[in-house]
Amino acid sequence: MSPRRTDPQTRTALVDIAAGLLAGEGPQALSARRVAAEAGSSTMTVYTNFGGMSGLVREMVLEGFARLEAYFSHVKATDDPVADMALLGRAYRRNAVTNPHLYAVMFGGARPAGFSLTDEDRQHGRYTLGTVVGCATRCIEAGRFRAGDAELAAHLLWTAVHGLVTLELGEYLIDPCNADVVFEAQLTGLMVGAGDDLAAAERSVRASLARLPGELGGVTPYPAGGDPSASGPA
Amino acid sequence: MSPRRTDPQTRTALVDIAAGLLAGEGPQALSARRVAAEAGSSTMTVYTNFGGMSGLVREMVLEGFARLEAYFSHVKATDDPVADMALLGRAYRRNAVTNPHLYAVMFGGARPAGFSLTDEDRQHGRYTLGTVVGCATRCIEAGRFRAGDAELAAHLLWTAVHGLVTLELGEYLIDPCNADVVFEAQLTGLMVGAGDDLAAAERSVRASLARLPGELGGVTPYPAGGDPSASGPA
DNA sequence: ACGGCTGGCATAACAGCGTTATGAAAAAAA
DNA sequence: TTTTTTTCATAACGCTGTTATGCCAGCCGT
Repeated sequence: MSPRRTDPQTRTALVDIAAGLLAGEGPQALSARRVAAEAGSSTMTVYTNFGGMSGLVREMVLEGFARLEAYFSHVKATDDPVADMALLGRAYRRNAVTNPHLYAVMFGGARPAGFSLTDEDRQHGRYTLGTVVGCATRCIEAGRFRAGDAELAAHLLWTAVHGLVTLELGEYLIDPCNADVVFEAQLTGLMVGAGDDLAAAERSVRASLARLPGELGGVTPYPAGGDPSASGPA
Repeated sequence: MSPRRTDPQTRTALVDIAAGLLAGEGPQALSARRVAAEAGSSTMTVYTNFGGMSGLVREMVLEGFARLEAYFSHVKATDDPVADMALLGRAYRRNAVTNPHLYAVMFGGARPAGFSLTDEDRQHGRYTLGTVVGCATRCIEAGRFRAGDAELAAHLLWTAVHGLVTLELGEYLIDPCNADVVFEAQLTGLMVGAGDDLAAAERSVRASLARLPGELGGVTPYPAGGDPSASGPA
């Protein structure tokens, strides 16, 4: 007995509208009333489809992880796994800088009051980290990283790059130690800390910089949903 | 011509109440109405004293930096500057874990809508970083860190530890790579990345762990401002 | 083909938020 | 004492998330 099915387009349309609002006007524009008005419906649609604003935000967090995964998938595995790793770091940073508000929702405290991620949500973050773990394994197998726990090595890289990106978005990194300077040095330092030679690490980090426009240049800025009338951020 | 001076105790009392609310009931309890009710006055006091909620939050950010500085000041300078540096990292983490909500206001996005730090606010963060820069200088002079920019080295340590703490507070670091495991490995890795020998770094990081209860055990949990509970003469 | 159930959604309300205009009271200066 | 100036209480405005109510569209069994 299923009397009236919800329009499957409604969910994705609402998420798209919310994402556009977040990207275009910032977190304060993310209100149930605003999203509903933009969709031409009432606030109840948010509750029937997502159970409230928290549910909508949660959906956007998953979208954010999907986007990060998309960036990671564009990094090719070469015979220089350390350069691959550095490029993963660049992908992580680029994703965050390209979608700062989404990133803030994912990891920052920019969440509605009373909203907290479930363990299942966090599992998406850990799944995404799997790519980094795989790359760390190749670094160890190639003799570039010290033998040991690849998962731990991935966590070291993740936490460090995450911290840099967070402070960059908070505008804490200013000249002369701006985000670019610190990021390049951090990439090299992390590789050395993981066991690589200083000279080899510097070479690989430089190589990853050269690969950046080629492998990460064509990642879709934002996935076009289904609603054409929704005026997105050009 | 100064007709009616504001009670100098009012400001600190409001900040204390707000800090208590933040620590006790979380960010959503931080409202002008709630703070005013707790203080037994109206919401206007918040506006005459701080110009709005943003001003009150800003005051708490400065308080947070002062607390971090207090932690740093308890770290003694020894003849093992790398151990000192590791202990500074532990102090940073302890401060954040002890006051998670305050830390979220300082660096996270858990700020009221439309609130942004001024350059002057950020200057406090950079001043606090001066302690780390000084320690990095000593590490370089001792031949433990590679010769180079001490400020850059301090930034590498700061961003990495900050990222770890952020993810720890977001509960992203779970077994087997829990926050403790990642933190210890990260400290060692950062020292190695900065130029230290692996064995020496491991020794210094271990030494800093032993110094932790002695030098950081007695930091005041929360600074008693003016009058915590009204009319409590005990 | 037709009634009945079921659930999406619009309406309107409730409680809370930050903020502000207004006016009264209070303290310092003259 | 009078004047001046600032603090603060009151009440309101517009906003927020959330929810009780009820209409109405669609699917199911007949």
